[in-house]
Amino acid sequence: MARFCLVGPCQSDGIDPAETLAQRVVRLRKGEPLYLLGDPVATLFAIRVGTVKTHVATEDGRTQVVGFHFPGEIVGLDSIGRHQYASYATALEDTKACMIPMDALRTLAASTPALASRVFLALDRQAQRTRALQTLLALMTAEERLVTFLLWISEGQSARGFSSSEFILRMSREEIGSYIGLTLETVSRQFSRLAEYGLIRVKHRSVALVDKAGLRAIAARPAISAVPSSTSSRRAGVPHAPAQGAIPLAPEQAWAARIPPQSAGGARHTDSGVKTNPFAWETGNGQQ
Amino acid sequence: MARFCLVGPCQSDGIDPAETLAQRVVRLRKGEPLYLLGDPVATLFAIRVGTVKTHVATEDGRTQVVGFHFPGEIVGLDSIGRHQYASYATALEDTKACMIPMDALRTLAASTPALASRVFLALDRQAQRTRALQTLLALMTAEERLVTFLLWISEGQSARGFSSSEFILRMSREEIGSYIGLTLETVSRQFSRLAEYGLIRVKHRSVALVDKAGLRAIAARPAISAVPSSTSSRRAGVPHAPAQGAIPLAPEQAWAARIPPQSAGGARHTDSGVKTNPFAWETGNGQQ
DNA sequence: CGCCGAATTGATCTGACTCAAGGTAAGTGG
DNA sequence: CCACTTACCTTGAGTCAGATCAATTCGGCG
Repeated sequence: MARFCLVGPCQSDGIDPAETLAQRVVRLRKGEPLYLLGDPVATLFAIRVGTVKTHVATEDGRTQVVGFHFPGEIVGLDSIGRHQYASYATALEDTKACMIPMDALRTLAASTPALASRVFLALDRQAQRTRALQTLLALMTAEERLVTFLLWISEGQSARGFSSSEFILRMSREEIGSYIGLTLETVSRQFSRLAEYGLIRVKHRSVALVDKAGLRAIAARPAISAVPSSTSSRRAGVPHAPAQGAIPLAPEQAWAARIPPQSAGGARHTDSGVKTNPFAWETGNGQQ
Repeated sequence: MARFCLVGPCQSDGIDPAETLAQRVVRLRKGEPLYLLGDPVATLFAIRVGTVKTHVATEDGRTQVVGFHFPGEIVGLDSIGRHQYASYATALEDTKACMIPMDALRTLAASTPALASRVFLALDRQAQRTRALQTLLALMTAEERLVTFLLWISEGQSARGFSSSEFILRMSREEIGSYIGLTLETVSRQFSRLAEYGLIRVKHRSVALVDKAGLRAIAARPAISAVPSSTSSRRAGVPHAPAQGAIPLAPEQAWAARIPPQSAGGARHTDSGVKTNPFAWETGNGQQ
């Protein structure tokens, strides 16, 4: 029933890349690598069953998880346009994935704009997620990070047609911690704390989101929003009370009420007609 | 003399998109927006003079800098393939930028593979930087973050043909802090500390990197590397001694000596010939 | 010259890391 | 089928890097 293309639901736009693209299927058992950092990039992988993490290694032997990938998602996108994979991809459980030969994809994409735009969409999604992670890492507390992470998983689950409020984590505490910039102990403690507050139920890797509104209230606090706020207060004010009941989300005031800073772009005076090379810059004034 | 294309130096591949692409030039004064989050995406911007920051706003009124952009770089790439800009772009100083109409670019790129691949390259660079930032935020200390940041600036400077060891920062301590996940006070203190150790000289926004090798030794500690290390020690061991003298970099042992984990991909058994839709996933086993 | 935003520096506090000690679940071999 | 191993998770106690609060000081600019 549920069939998805690349990352989003399959709009029946008549494309069935299966015939040309799905040359092979890889089966991996837990812990086996899909590819290694530095391997020549030959294919993308579309996960059919299982879960995969992408990760990098640091000089001092630690490992940094840079992404988790679920069925229906494409692994290897971060290496598109390079010759060698920029990360490791490892199965977190028994996994089955389709290989999508890069050259074939490229060829087909060139002649099939719809496919090309799908790839673009997938890339954009990935970039979005990374950006979100950036702000998560830059300004969220441990509690906020874990809650945000759980909500991401939850979203993914429901996008895939599974329960968004009950699921089994496929990754260890350490891997979660690595992804969201915490130690495994802190992750574990936050799990316990959230359970204590009655926001979730946890038993090892199985998690139930009990009070999703309450969770969202926690995660939304430092989340990015569409509308700029003039109060340039810094990390101030946020009371550390653990958001007991379901504090309702600020309504998605997204676009309607945009307060343009700086007199609404009036400052943007544009000289038209000028023809200069946009790929060069002024060379003048030597130092600096 | 120095002419750069997109982000990299201009290999004379005969492409001069100037004629078709550089329709307009925008001039901004310090603090003026290039575009706002949510503005309809119509153009990319190629910076000719000046510096631009891209940033987002959080629910609680804080601001998070997601990127700094210098002459020769393209701003707006993170919004390619969307209809509305995903961030704000604001001039940090008086700035001149060329507008590159998206539709024209798309058209031209379709017929000029070399241009298309340049755009891809630029996208990849941006993604790389974001990934690096991700690990910076996830596992570096304040000192390591600031040093890494300074080295990034330094690299950029030399890529643009300027001194890599002396430059003027175009952004405030607060903006630096926002970018690398620290408060302005911590940034300021780290500046002072590095100066104290004789690694840099600082006077407000002008910085001189005195001992670049020493700085690299600090930054490289938790930096990602190509070769995986089996010691899965956690955040341990790193003595907090502030890397006094120029501890030499571990030689770029990049590719030569790769130690393949898991018996070098031998685990990857592949069924060929199978033709399944790579864009779908198995639906079976209902729950989970 | 005087104002104001930016930077520095100090004092204090605390959230998350570190070190350490069990507890639990699943897998393995006899 | 059960002891034994192993990997993972939880919880506690102590510490510290960086945040927070709070003055000054510095510089650019009108």
